[in-house]
Order: sequence, then structure tokens, then C-alpha cells
Amino acid sequence: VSMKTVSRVLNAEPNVVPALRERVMASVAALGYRPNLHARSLARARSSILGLLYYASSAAFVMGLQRGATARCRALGYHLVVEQLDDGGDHVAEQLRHMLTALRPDGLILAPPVCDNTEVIGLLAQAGVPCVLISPGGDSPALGRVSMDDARAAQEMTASLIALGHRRIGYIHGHPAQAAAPRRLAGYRQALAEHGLPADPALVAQGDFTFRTGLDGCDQLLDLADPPTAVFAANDDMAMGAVVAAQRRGWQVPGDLSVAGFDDSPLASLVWPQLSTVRQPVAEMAEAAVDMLVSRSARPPAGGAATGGEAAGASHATAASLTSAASGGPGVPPMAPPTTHRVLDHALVVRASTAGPRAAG
Amino acid sequence: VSMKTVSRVLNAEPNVVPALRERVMASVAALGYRPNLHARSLARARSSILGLLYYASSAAFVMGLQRGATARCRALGYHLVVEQLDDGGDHVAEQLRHMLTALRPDGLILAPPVCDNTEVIGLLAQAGVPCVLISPGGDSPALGRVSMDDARAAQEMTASLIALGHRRIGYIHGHPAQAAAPRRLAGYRQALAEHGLPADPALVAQGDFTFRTGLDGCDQLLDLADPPTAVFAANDDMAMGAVVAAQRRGWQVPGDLSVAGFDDSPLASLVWPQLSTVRQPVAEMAEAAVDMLVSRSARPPAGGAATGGEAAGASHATAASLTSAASGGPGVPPMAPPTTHRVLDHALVVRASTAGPRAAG
DNA sequence: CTGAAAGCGCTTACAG
DNA sequence: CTGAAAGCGCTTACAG
Repeated sequence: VSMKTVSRVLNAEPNVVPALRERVMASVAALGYRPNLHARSLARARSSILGLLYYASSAAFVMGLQRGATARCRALGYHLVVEQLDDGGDHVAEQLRHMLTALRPDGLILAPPVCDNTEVIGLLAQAGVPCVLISPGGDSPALGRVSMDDARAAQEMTASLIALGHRRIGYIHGHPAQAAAPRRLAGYRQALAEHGLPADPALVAQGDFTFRTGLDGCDQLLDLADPPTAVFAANDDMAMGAVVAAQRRGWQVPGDLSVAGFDDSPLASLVWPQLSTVRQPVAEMAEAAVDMLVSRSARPPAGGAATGGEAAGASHATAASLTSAASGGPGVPPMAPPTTHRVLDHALVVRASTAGPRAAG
Repeated sequence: VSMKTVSRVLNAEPNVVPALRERVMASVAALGYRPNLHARSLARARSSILGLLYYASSAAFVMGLQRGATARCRALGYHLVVEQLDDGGDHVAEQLRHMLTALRPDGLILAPPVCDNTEVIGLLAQAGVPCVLISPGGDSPALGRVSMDDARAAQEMTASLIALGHRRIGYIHGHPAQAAAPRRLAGYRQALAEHGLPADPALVAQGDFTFRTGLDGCDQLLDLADPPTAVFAANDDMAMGAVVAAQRRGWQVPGDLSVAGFDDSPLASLVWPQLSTVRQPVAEMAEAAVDMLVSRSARPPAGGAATGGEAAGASHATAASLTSAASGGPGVPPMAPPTTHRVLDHALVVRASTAGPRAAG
């Protein structure tokens, strides 16, 4: 019945005899005791709070990130604070500074396109907060990054369209300021080149990731003297617009026109026909980001086991350090090792909006 | 150059001579000093943290709430922690208890349909956390509520369709488990009754708020021997499905069929044709919720000014208490007074998907 | 392996 | 109107 020992048990520190540990655990369970996060934050240097920064755009994407982040935070005893930034706002700096100094988050997750805002990045780097960028454009030196291979995914989707027999494949480009747009366009072009298909500039319509520009872009492509038999849009919102454009003029999808999207947004499997698309592992990206942040902010483990530099079992490895290194924490799912850049797997999701081209008349 | 005085200045407490106050303010500005939230939380009873509880469903709605909540929190020096609950999950109780005991939020905002989960409500009430429910179904005694008048809004939209000349108006019903659905249906029926129109059960299709059921529901209505000339869907997702259903069979919207939605979701003004709908003040509801929570958790002001029971200027009203009551805080927008139930205004948004019926053949 | 001391950065009563 | 004291609930070094 001590008080310091309770702290040790709760933090899974070594040097507590099993029997005592048991007794404490039992009491904790019985009383439903939980440490007060704020007292703990004050005594430690860290707060067990992570922040998610985003703009109003791309609601579905942000919600996907939140799902992954809150789930992983919960498993690790962390909490997620969200902050919606005003895109053009000039007091963004003020907002951020306030959040950082008042709340002292252990790390920040930056959703696109916030992650490409150099002012924000600069401010955060200067403040010294660990950050992980989700699918950023440029490669930022000291910051963590999680992304998927947009170019490769677009290349694969285009190739699958080619494999179905399509030869004229239209493309609806995304907003050029969003980092993913040029990468996806490059993948489309690469697939064409790999299969010896001409890169007709007329087959690429400019969009900005909204439903409306998908509709307009598809109209533009279908108005061509030699229209495409398939249209690949850089995201699902535009793909849905493309479907409507086709249906509006009486074309069947996929009978008269195949349409493919990108993202696998929640709506993609609810519209008619269900959209063939690329599954982007949004929630998983947020989970990976949380892992990276938590492993950074965790105090360096005793002994040299996790630093990886020294050979295992070297002179300074005590029994205690080995124990703690082997246990890997109290029943919590194992954390991914800290990395500066993780690329997660995507997948092609073939549903009902794509098929082979109808025999030409 | 004291230290206690700084605390007084930062908290806008009375009893500091203007000159001193100025001097402290200047230093604070110069050093960029901000109080550590965790230290403050520990010393006070409250954390300046609010929580938002939601399910995975209705991404756009939750994002709207977050927008309003984060903005208002920022203005009031609060922070928003989000928690996505597993709908069917049986460790929801565990999740909540952990959040409450560890983080000690000053209050919780419950998005629909979490706000109608009796288990959650019971747990929270028992824990004694102030809660505000967004558009809940039943009327929960001690909890705050913010909503809009769904029935009246639906009645107005239906009436506007009638005013355009429609006599057979189809309705696509929402998910009956969501509290808003029966209220909107009631409004539709009321408008019909008020204008002496028959309530044909065949004109009401069952949906569940998803795009897909809007499409199917509209198909069902248009297959009727005597199909409607207008369809009112209980939300925008279903209305978009209805538009596609019409277009798929070559009907023009609004030429051959008027379609109205509900919510004014971000997509509503991006689809083609742009949707006539009801604007639901989602962000404003979250702002109101934050105000209610903050005014609750604020410590009762000195003097009796804000309690409203005693006459102003009564015996105990000192100069100090009058000052603090009149100032209303340091440059922060005025807070709405604490209320147990606030109903916010909606608005009809007439866009391009509704028009008068084409002269019948 | 275990505990008594001091401190994290603020605030609440209490004296002047 | 202003400050010196004690404490919020935990944890970090330090002694046993």
C-alpha cells in the first residue's frame, strides 16, 4: 500500500515484485482509478495529446484520418485534439502558437493540403514539435511522412483499363496545387507510354477534385470528335461527376463509357453504378502517423536495445533493460518503429463502372 | 514584477491597478508567454477541454459540427478533443470512462445519433459531465440540447413545392432510427394536410439517408402508374440519388421532375443541377453547444448579476462585481446565456432542381 | 526492490 | 489593491 509503487505499476516500470504488482492492479481495477492526465503532463515533459491540423476541404478524407488517429490514440493512451485552420487566414500563426504553448501536444498530424503550407511547416519546425505529414508534396527534411504511391496506383488503374481493351482513355486532372494531382497524372501517362499508346493532350481535362469539374471535364472529353471509351478521374468526386455527364447524354456506364475514380471514398460504393477506384489507406495512414509520433515522444528506453546501434547483449545491457525491451509494453498492440517516411499499400477496387469497350460501330 | 499579479491579469480578475496591468500585458506580449494549460487544469477544477462524440456515419455533418466547435473553442480559449465511438462496440463504456477520468473534459457535445444512445447518455449523466445533445430524439431532462425545427422546415419545403403548382409530391423517408427522420416526415404530411392534398401512402418511399436508397426510392415512385411531379428527399444524399434515378430514365430535372433535399451539405451546390434544399445550421449548432458548455463550467461570477434571481444593485453588489459583470470578459465575443434547449433558425435554399410542373399531357 | 522528498506551473484561499 | 503560502495529482531523481 505505497504510493510511489502505484506510479511504477501504472507506467509499467520495472522493479516491482509480481505479488505487489498484482495487489496494486487489483485495487486500481476495483476503484476504477485512472491517473489524471494533466497532473501527469505537468510532471512529465509530455502531454499524451496529439493534434490533427486540417483545412475545411476534403471532409471524407479528414474523417478517415480521424478514424484511424482516434483509434490508435485510444490504444496507446493518447488523445486527439483537432484544429481546423482557416486556409487563407493570416492569424494562422497565432492560432498555432496558441495551441502549441497552451496544450503542449506531443506531436502533430498534418492533413493535405495543410502539410504543403510552407508557413505552417516553418513555424512548426521552429517550435520544435514533432510532425508527421500525410501525403505531402515536397520532401521536407526533418519531418515524418506517411503516404501512398499515387503514381504507381494511377499507373495500375490505367493499365487495367488498357487490359480491358481500351485504347483512348480520357483523364480528368485534379487541382494542381494539391500534391497528389501531378503524381496521379504522371502515373496515367506512364501507363500509356508503357503500352505504346499515344499521349493525346486533348484526352486530359483540367479539374479541381470537385464533382462539378468532373462533370464538366467529362462533357469536354465526350464532345471530342473521337471521344474516349474510358475516363479515369483523379478522385471519386470527379468520377461521380463523369458518370452523371455520361448518363445525362444517354450513355450507359460502363456499356458506353467506363469510368474509374481514385480514393475509394464512402460514396464510391453507394452510387450507381458502384465505382471502380483505387483504395487509399487513409485511416491506416493516420494510424502510422500516430505510431511515429508516439515512438518519438516516448522517452528513450533504458539500455541500448531500441537504438539499434550497439550489438545486443553488450556490456551495458542489464537484466532490467532486457526485460523492458522484451515485454514491449502492457498489452498494447506493438508500435511501428520510428521512420521518417512510410509508404502504405494501396489496392485497385474493381466494381461496376468499368468494363471492356463496346465493339466500335 | 510580481507573479501572483500576472495570474490576475491573465484571468481578467479585478483588483489590479491599470498601470500595473498594462505593464504585465506588455511583458506577456513581448515574451509571447502563454499559461500552460495542464498546470492550470490541475490548479483549477476545470480543463478548458471539450469533447465531441460521434459515430462514423454522416461525415459531412460531423465536419460541420467540428468547424463550429473548433472556431468557438478557439475564441474562448478552449480546445476540442474528438472521439469516434464504435457504434455497436461493447467497450464504449470503457472508452468513455477512460476519456472522462484521464482528460477531465469540462463538457461533451454529442452528435446524432450518439445523442440518442441511452447507454451513453446514462453513463455520462452518472459521471456528472455537462453534455449538450445535437438534435436529439427524446427530451432528456438535465442535458442541454441544440436543434433546429425539422418538422417546420420540411413543412415549408413541401409548401413551397405546392406553391409551385405540384399536387402529387413524393417523399423519400430517412432512417427511422435517426430522430430527425420522423420529424421531417411529419412536416411533409402537415403541409399536405394544410393544403387539402390527399396523403397517398404510395408516395412515401422508405430510405435510410444513403444515396443508394434515394435512387431506389425515387425509382419506386417514378414506377407508379400516377408518378409524382416532385420528390422531396429527407436529406441531400438521397436527393442526389433521386436526381440520378430521374436522369437515368431520361427525365429532365427540374423539367420533368422537381427534386428537393434537406441539409444543404457541401455537395448540394456542386452537383448538377444544384439542389434546392433546407439549410441546416450545423456549425452554428456546435457553436451554441460550446457556449452552453462553457457558460456552465465557468465558475459562478462574483455578485448576483448573472444568476438573475436578485434585483440588480442589491445589497451585496460591490463595485468590483459590477465591473466584472459589465466588462463581459477580455475582448472575447459575448457568450450566449446558458439555456437547456436552443432551437436555431433554418432557411430554404432554392436552387436549380425545383420548378413548376410541366403542363400534363 | 521500495519509499520520502522536491517540483512540474499554475491557482485558490489567506493575510496584509 | 498586492503578495507569501499551500496545494492541485502526478513524476523525476535520490536515498535506502
